[in-house]
Amino acid sequence: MNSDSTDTAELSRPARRQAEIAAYVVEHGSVSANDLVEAFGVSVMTVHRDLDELERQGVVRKYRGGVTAQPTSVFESNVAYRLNTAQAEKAALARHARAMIEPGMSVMLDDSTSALALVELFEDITPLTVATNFLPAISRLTELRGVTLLALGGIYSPTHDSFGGMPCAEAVQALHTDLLFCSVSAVSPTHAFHQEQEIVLVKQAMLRSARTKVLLVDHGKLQRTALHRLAPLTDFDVVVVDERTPADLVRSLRDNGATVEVAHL
Amino acid sequence: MNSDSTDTAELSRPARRQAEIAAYVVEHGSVSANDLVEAFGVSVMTVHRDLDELERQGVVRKYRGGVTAQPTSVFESNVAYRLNTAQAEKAALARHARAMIEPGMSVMLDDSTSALALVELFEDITPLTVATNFLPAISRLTELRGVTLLALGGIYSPTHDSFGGMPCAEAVQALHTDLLFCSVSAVSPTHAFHQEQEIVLVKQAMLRSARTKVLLVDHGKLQRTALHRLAPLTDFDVVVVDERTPADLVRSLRDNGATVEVAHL
DNA sequence: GCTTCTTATCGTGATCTGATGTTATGTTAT
DNA sequence: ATAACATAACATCAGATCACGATAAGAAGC
Repeated sequence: MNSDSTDTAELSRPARRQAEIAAYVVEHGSVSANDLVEAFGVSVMTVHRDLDELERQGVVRKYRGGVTAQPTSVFESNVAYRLNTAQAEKAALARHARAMIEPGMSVMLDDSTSALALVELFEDITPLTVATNFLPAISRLTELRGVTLLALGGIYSPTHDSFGGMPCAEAVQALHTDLLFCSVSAVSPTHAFHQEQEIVLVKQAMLRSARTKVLLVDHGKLQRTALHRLAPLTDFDVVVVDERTPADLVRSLRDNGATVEVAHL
Repeated sequence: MNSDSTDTAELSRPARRQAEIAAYVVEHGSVSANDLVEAFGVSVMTVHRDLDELERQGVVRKYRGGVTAQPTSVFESNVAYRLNTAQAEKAALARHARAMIEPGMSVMLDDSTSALALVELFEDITPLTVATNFLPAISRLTELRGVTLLALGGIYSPTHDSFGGMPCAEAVQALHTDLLFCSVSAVSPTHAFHQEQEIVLVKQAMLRSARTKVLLVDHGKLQRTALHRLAPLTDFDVVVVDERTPADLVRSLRDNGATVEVAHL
């Protein structure tokens, strides 16, 4: 019996611990290596290795004697953190999304963990053309026969494990796909939001380069906002939410004109 | 003591066997699964798995009862095959190339195994900006701190394990790097050649997008030609050959105006 | 210079994945 | 229909890698 309540599964032990350390650092603002040794019961060496990795991802900054947290936006867009969150919901969203895809279509995916869940379902919808800037998705897709993979290049971001920046936006612009599945970090009743300017740029380009646009939203994202407004929800042809979304929130989205579908676990 | 004469090392067992099977098929034109079972002493299942993989890479075509070879050009550009070839030479070329790189530079790499060897030497030339369309190189570079990775996207080719096509050429066009390291499949005294149109396109774009162009050539490539002419050797600022290149060939290259440097094992 | 913190290197144990065969279940030809 | 072939679905084994800590060597600050 695994008694974990919400998250922590699926991730390797060190990755999980790193995510926890990251949370700890974000909460405390600034801590020493020894604090972490005590808090997590591992050796100094291991703490340092974890911190190195987190620094590589841009989540913390090291200095002699400890580390400080970077802006929480970075923490929240951290891949490891996101992979930890709402997996069941994402799987449900992916299953729902899968039904929209017909063999022969071209599909664009953004660098979201929801999109990654979707990739696992592609094996038997072939042939399929898939464009994405998300490295884990790319790696996985290279192994699938029947899938034409179009990698969207750009500047690599260790935080997101994806490619972005202007080169990526340009690559997106040169395409046009039948479908787009994407996700964001926050959704108000009227708009989709994201913390990072750079990411917003790419996602907006994607919105311009697809015929049917689908937004995948697990209920944790709702009623939050983030710095940058990405697009009104009415720009999406469909907004898919998971079953655990409160009914009044779904109502509220619909009242504002969005086409909402509920994915069942 | 490893008594292998020329190749077969560095590759995982199945990958090596697959390369050997590919060679066997190319030689015989068309063979049955059972033939291969006897020839290689593995089970039918394993043979089929190998053949599936080779088919995915485009090297053979399966039909009920056996497989046929695809054009040898595909075989020759197969990644596994190339990885099998002239490793020591490539390492030497890479070491020589490394000396041309200064911290802070931007470097472009094509999808060649020589370039891959070079990546391994990047760790301590940081900071560095590296652009490449070769997936193994990309994967490796994501792990390096101090390296800004610019992935060149495009259509994935299982045969080369890289991205290509027009999207890739466009991505290349939008850049300009200090250095370019690339390789080709054949080099005459005056020109560089490659079998595949698509690859040629990308490589030519790369040539236009770099200030200093370096061609890495192991001696196996010399005095061969391939279908498509890529560029005159004089387009390269430097042509690096390995130590085992016959002196008269080096002479011949120089007589034709190329700047040749010899990399020492 | 001394202390404290950090990194490098190596050994080891645990864990994972990969590779393979076997058996069983399709599929396709004749 | 039945034989030959192909695939799917486990089970197993080996090898490799990973994670981690201990120790030692190396910076950075006081």
